[in-house]
Amino acid sequence: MSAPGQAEGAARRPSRQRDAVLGLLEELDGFRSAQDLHTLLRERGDTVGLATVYRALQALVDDGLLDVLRGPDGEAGYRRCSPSHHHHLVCRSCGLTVEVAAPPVERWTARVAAEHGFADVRHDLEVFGTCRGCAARRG
Amino acid sequence: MSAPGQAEGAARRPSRQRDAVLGLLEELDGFRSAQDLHTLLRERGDTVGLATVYRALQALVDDGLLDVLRGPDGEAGYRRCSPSHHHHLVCRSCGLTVEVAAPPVERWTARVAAEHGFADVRHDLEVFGTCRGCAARRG
DNA sequence: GTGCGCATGAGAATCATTCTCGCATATGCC
DNA sequence: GGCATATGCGAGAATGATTCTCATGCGCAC
Ligand SMILES: [Zn+2]
Ligand SMILES: [Zn+2]
Ligand SMILES: [Zn+2]
Ligand SMILES: [Zn+2]
Repeated sequence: MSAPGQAEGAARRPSRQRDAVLGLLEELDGFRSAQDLHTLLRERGDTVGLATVYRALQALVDDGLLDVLRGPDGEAGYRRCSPSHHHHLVCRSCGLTVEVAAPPVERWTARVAAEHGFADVRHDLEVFGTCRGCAARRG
Repeated sequence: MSAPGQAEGAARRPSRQRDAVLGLLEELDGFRSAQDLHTLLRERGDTVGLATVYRALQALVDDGLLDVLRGPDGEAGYRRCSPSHHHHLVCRSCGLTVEVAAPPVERWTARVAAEHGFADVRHDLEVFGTCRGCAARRG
C-alpha cells in the first residue's frame, strides 16, 4: 500500500499556503481552476508556488472539504462544498453554482446498479444550464 | 451560430481513417482513449496519424455517433453508443459498460432546474462500480 | 483530365498537471 | 532551548494528452 496524498494516521502539518487556498475558495462562488487560484493568490501579493496550490487542493479534496469538477477542456475546477453527498446546478455562463440533494437519483442509482449486478457503486451527476440572471441579461 | 467541427450544410467528405476509427470502436466494448485507438490501429498495420484519430473522434462525436467520458486523470474515453439519450453503468475494473435509461433522473433534473430558474439544461451522469464478473474474480 | 479545397500526417507547440530536489520549518525528544 | 527527523515549500524541469502548423495527398465537381 501507500497513499499518495496522506498516509493513514499521519497528521497533516499546518500550512499558511493551504489555509490561503481554502480561505480564497471560501469567498468565491463557482468552480475555480488551480491556475486561476494561483494567479489570484499571486495578485494578492501572496507568494505561493503553483505546485503547492495543486498539493493544497489535493489535500483539501482528500479531506472532503472541496468538490472537483472536470470541464470539457479537461481543466479541473475546485469549489468549497458541504461535506454531505450532493450534486450541483451550474450556470454555464456565469459559473453560479447551487448545491442540491437528489434523493430520486440516489434511489435510481442504487436500484439500477443492483439490477445489473454492480457493487461498490459511485456516481457523478452535474447539471448545467443558464441561470435566471444570465437569461435575463441576454434578453 | 457556428459549429466548430463542421459548418452547417457542408458535407463531410468520406474518409478511410474515420471509417477505421468507427469500425474499431464498433467491435470494442468499453471506453477507449484516443491514444489507445491510435496504437491499436497502428498494430493492425493501418497507417493513421494521431492527429487524424483526434480529428475523426471529434467529427464522430459531433455527428452523435460516440459518447465521451473523461476519467479522473483527464484522459478522454470514447465509445460507440446509441443515438438516443442514455447513461452508463461502467465497471471500474474491466471497463464493461452498460447503457441504461434513467427516466426518474430526467424528471428530477427538469424539475429541480425549473425550481431554481435554470434554462437550457443539460446533464452528465455516470455510474461506476464493480461488475459481477470482477467481483467474483476477486473473491 | 484539371483544379480546388478539405483531409492527412509528422512533428512542433500548448497547456494542465506532476515530479525533482535542495531548502525551510514544524514537531517530538532531550 | 537545541537537535534530529520528517514534512511542506518553491522553482523549474518533465510528462502526457491534445491541438496546431504546414506541406502534401486526394476526392469530387466541372
Ligand atoms: Zn449565470
Ligand atoms: Zn448522488
Ligand atoms: Zn468488471
Ligand atoms: Zn439523462
